[in-house]
This record gives sequence, structure tokens and C-alpha cells, in this order.
Amino acid sequence: MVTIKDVAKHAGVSVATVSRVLNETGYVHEDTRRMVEKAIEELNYTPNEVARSLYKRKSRLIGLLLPDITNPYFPQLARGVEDRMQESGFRLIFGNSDESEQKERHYIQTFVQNNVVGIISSTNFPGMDFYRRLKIPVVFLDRISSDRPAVYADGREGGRIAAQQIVERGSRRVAVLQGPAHIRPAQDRFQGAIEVLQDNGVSHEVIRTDSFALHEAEQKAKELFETVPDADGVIASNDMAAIAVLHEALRLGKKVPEDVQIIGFDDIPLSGLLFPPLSTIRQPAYDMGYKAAELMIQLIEEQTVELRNIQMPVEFIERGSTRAKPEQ
Amino acid sequence: MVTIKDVAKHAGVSVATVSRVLNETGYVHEDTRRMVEKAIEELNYTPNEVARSLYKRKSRLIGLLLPDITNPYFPQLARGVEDRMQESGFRLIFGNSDESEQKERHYIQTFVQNNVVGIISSTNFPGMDFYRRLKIPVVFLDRISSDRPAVYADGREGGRIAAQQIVERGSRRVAVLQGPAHIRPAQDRFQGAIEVLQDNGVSHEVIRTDSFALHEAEQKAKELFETVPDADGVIASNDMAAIAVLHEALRLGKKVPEDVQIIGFDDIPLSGLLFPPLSTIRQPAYDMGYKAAELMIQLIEEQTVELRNIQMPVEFIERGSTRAKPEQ
DNA sequence: ACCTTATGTGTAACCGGTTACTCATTTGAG
DNA sequence: CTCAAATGAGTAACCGGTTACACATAAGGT
Repeated sequence: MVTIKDVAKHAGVSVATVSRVLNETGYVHEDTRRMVEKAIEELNYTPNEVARSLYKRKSRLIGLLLPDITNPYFPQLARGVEDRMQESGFRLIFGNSDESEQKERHYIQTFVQNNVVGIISSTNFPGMDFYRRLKIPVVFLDRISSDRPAVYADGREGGRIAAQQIVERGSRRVAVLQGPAHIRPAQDRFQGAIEVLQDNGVSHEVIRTDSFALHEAEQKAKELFETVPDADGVIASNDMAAIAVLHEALRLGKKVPEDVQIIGFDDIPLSGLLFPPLSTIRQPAYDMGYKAAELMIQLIEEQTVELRNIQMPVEFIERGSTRAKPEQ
Repeated sequence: MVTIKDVAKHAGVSVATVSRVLNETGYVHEDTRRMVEKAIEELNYTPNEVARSLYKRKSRLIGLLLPDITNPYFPQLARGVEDRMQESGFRLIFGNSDESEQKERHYIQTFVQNNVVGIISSTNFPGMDFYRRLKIPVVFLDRISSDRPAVYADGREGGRIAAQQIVERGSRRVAVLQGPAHIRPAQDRFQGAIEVLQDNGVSHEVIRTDSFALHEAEQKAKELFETVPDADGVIASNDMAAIAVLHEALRLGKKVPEDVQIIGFDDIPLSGLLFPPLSTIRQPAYDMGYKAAELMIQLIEEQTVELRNIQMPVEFIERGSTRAKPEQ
């Protein structure tokens, strides 16, 4: 391995000078700089980030914790984070929490042991002690917390829009998938939807779900049509659930959207490729990740940030699983 | 930050002794051990991995490079890798290469700068100099290389099975999506399919694709039905492409599988939830990731590994986008 | 011409661990 | 009882960078 000493020797200067050239700090004579740069080039030297990190007590690494990248919504968040971090020269250490507190605790610990400069997390446990104790910046993503900055979508508004749309388009018996009770944005969506359904006096049934996992979605889709066989509208807690519901509806020989309208949440990339393509409430997942990264970088570089909670707008994406809006 | 010195002072011993307790090396008196453990407990000390990594010249980090986790196939690989690594206490540094050589080179560099002990990569450029030069273990995943160990699925066999199935089930005019030309497993699938189609004297058209990206898939699906409007069977290069083709077929009013049969490749989690659910050639993605991690751990721990190339079996998953097999 | 300030570079301490080496004490074989 | 081997623990060098400090020389103000 080529070290800074090798470069120093090769260029005939001290390690301090090489370090100054590398970091563009202090005074370095133009001629010296060139010699050092030549030596770096010739030896193909790249500084050891670990040594740097040890002295500085901070690395160029960011910890990213997601529930499960197997759910297509999260990779989009991740890409947003990664791409923004990349622009500023940060790398990601990555972990799936599987919604387990233990795993999460463990990941956070090793993030810290590796001197990460910040942690971006879609945790299910934003209030936990191990977050409170952290002395590095934390940004919650797709989650809400009173202690820490967060980036999330306007869930309540999303829920409202979904309900409005499905009611306007004629559903009168609506099943609502509730989504995990302990995840704020999911509950906001749910509340928003219920609000509007009640205001409009539309009959609705609630199907509770505990996680966003796929097999649970399949299960709940079956349960839905057993519990509410005459449902003519479904508001799903996310697109994965909506897809499961759509599948089950078609399997039961129902026509979508004629017999049942279905609205999802997220707008994952595949939604538009289903048949019928899924109408959904779009969360700007990539942008949310990107913004979270941006917020993190601000927190790292300055200590103070004015805007600590960023709520992103949601949007109704009209596709084929809802009917045409009747003329006013 | 609590350091080993603090622990040493608190326990009334030297740092060397604390280190011995931590690493279970050398001789430590039972009583001393207990005192040290008590001190560690009381101070809530966790060793700094960075310092450790600097001295040892190796960390507990593994670099993982994937083309794009936004494609649902890759998160499954990633989860397999992560879960196995987790078991042995390794963490992942993660990057998406976006099939760009430049990005890839850059990621590999920072992996090295961070003292990763190994790199697992689904690269598009397995032969590149920057891989050859690496002095740490490299395992290619879902890729094939003559220089390095690799874990991949039996693409040729997969292609054969796909073609056999679609022919047996009655397609006589088959469109084949070729998949990126520079990716071995994709080409193997393609070759396998073509072989069988030719052997059976079934007419086939080839649609070339350059990447696995989603928007390209949509595009190619349209192109397919323009070029081969009378196709009664489609062998897609992966499930994403198959989903796009399925969508396009239904959009054009074709009945699947009555008018057109479609076979995908990968078996991503959503395939079964389409309507009709997608028949596909299953690659055991999670297991492949898991195995790759296992292989990597062997390479790290011993220097020598007997089985350096692991080919995983593929399997036809019969679902609704293919017709029933006619009675013999 | 003289003193202050700016420029340029090297020496060595430091970051937080690990381990080679040293030394003291115990243990046990003959 | 003697001496080699085993046990137990501390000191300090080391990993590869960064930077405080020291020092020398050049530049600039009066």
C-alpha cells in the first residue's frame, strides 16, 4: 500500500507538506505543490480514509437505515439519498432493520463505531433512547419525530385526496387498509382518508395491517374481500398492498375499476405497468431521499439549519384502477 | 467518547489488558477479566472500529456494488448478502453503479480507501483493470468472470427451459428480448432460448435491448409488438421487461395467455401479483446473495476455497401468463 | 535599515486501538 | 529442590494520516 510517507520520500518533502497539498491547507510553494502532485500521480496514491477518520473523529460515511429494501418504495428513497451524497463525496453504510428494534440498535451501534458523520433512518422507533443519545446529526426519512429533523410526505393530505377521488368517482362502500399503527405517516394517511369518508357520509370498513411486508399484503387482500365482499372501492395503505388487492379482485372475477376502484399510495415504478395500471397517491420518494441527504449535509457542514422538518407534497396519479370522473 | 484508556483507568489495568479481554487473546486472569468487563459495562464502552481497522489494515466492512437497486431483482441479492454478512458481523458499504464504468471505478476506490475486506459486485465490467489490481477478495454476483470467483444462475438452462415451455404450450411465433449484450448471464439465457427455438424449428424474432432499466423495457415492449404484431409468445430478458410486455399486450387488447404467452426471468416478488400472474424462470436471488456472502467470508477467513464458481439452479414457475400444457 | 508580517516547510504529538517485547510470578516435571 | 514452561500484565511502538508548533526566509511598512 502506498502511504503518505512514500509520497513524501518520492517528492523529497515531509509528510506535512504532502498533507497540505492534499487538503489545500496552509502555505505550499507552487513548485513544491507540483512536485508532490507528480509524486502522487506516479505512485498512484490515494489517502487512507481510515487514518484520516481516526484523527478527525469523523469519516465520510453516512449510515442509512431502512426497514426493507425488498419493498420497492425504499430503494427509491435510497437512490435519492445516495445520489445526493455522492455529489458531496459521502458514502453509505447500509442496513435493513426489518422493523426489529434489536437489529436497528445493532446497526446504529456499528454506524457509530465506524465514525459515520450522520445517520438517515426510516426507523419505526424514532423516540428510542439510542437515537436520543446520538451526538451526530440524525435525519428521519419518511418518518416523523419531535426530537429530530425529518423529511416526509403529507400523509393526511394524501389520505384526503385518495378518499375524495374515490368518492367523487362513485364508490359508496369503501374498504380502507389501515397500515402499521406505529408509523406516523401511515396513520396520517389513514386519518385523512377516514375524515373525508365520514364527512361525505360514505360507508367504510377498516382492515388493520401490522406491517408493510408483501406476504402480509396478500393475506390482507384476501381478508378484505371476505370481510367486505361488496366493497366498491379500496384505499390501500401503499402500492404493494394495492397490488395485492388488485390481484385478488381480478382473481375473484371482479372488474377493476367498474366493480371496484382501487387507490394505492407511493407510486412505485411498477404501478403504471400493472393492468389496469394503478391509480395512486404519489409520494416523491426519490426527491424525499435527495432532500433528506441535503438536509443532512447542511447539518454536517453548518451546525444550524433553519428548516428542520420538510413536508413534501403528494399528488393523485390517475390511471386505470379508478373510473373516469363524472361530469359536474 | 469513551476510549480504551478510560476503561483501563476505570478498571485499574493497562490498555493492553483491556484489549486482551476484548479480543480474547493472550492470558488474562479471571478476576481481571471480570473487572474489565464491569468497567466496559459501566462506561458503556464500544471499541472504535476505525482505530482497529487502521492498525489491522482491515475493517469489518464489505463493499457491495450493484447496478441499480431500483430494479426489484437486486434488492433480493442485496438482502441475501446482508443477512449472511450480518451473521458474521460484517457491514456493507453500498453503491449503485448505474452501469457506468466511471461510477464503478470511483466506488471501488472509496471501498479500498475505507479498508473493506472484500468486494461483492454485480459489475458490468468484470475484466477491468481496477478489479484485476485489487488485492482483497472479490466475488462477482450474477456475473461471470474467469479471474475471480462468482455466483450466478444457470442462464443457458434458464433460456432453454423458457423456450421449451413456451413451445410445448403452443407458441409458434416467438419474440425474444435479448438483454444487454455485454452481460454474460443475460446472453446465456438468450443463447439457451435461441438454441431450443431453432432445434424445434420455431420461428423467432430478436429484439435487442441495451440495459435492464425500466423505461427502456417499456420502450422495447412497444417496439416488440410493432415489429412482430403477430407474436404468440414472448421470452423476456427479465421480469421487468416481461411486465412491460404484459402491460403492452393487454393495452393492445391481446389476451394473455390465449393470444400471447409471456415468460419472464428472475421471479421478482411482484411477479405473482400481476394479472395474469407472470410465468417466469426463477433465479434464487436471495440465495445467490447469501451464497456470495458465504463464499466471500470463506475467502476472507481462509485464503483458499475449493469451489470458486457457484452456479445456481433455475426453475420454471408456472403461473398465468402461459397456457396449460397440452396432454401428451 | 529594522522590525513586523507573510510565506514555506519540517518535527513530532496525536487519534484509539493492537501487539511485540519485557518482566515478574506461578506451576509443575524430574 | 531446581529450573523450564506457563501465566499474567505493563510499556511502548505502530497503523497512516492531520496539525500544533517551531523555525527560517522573504516581503513590506516606516
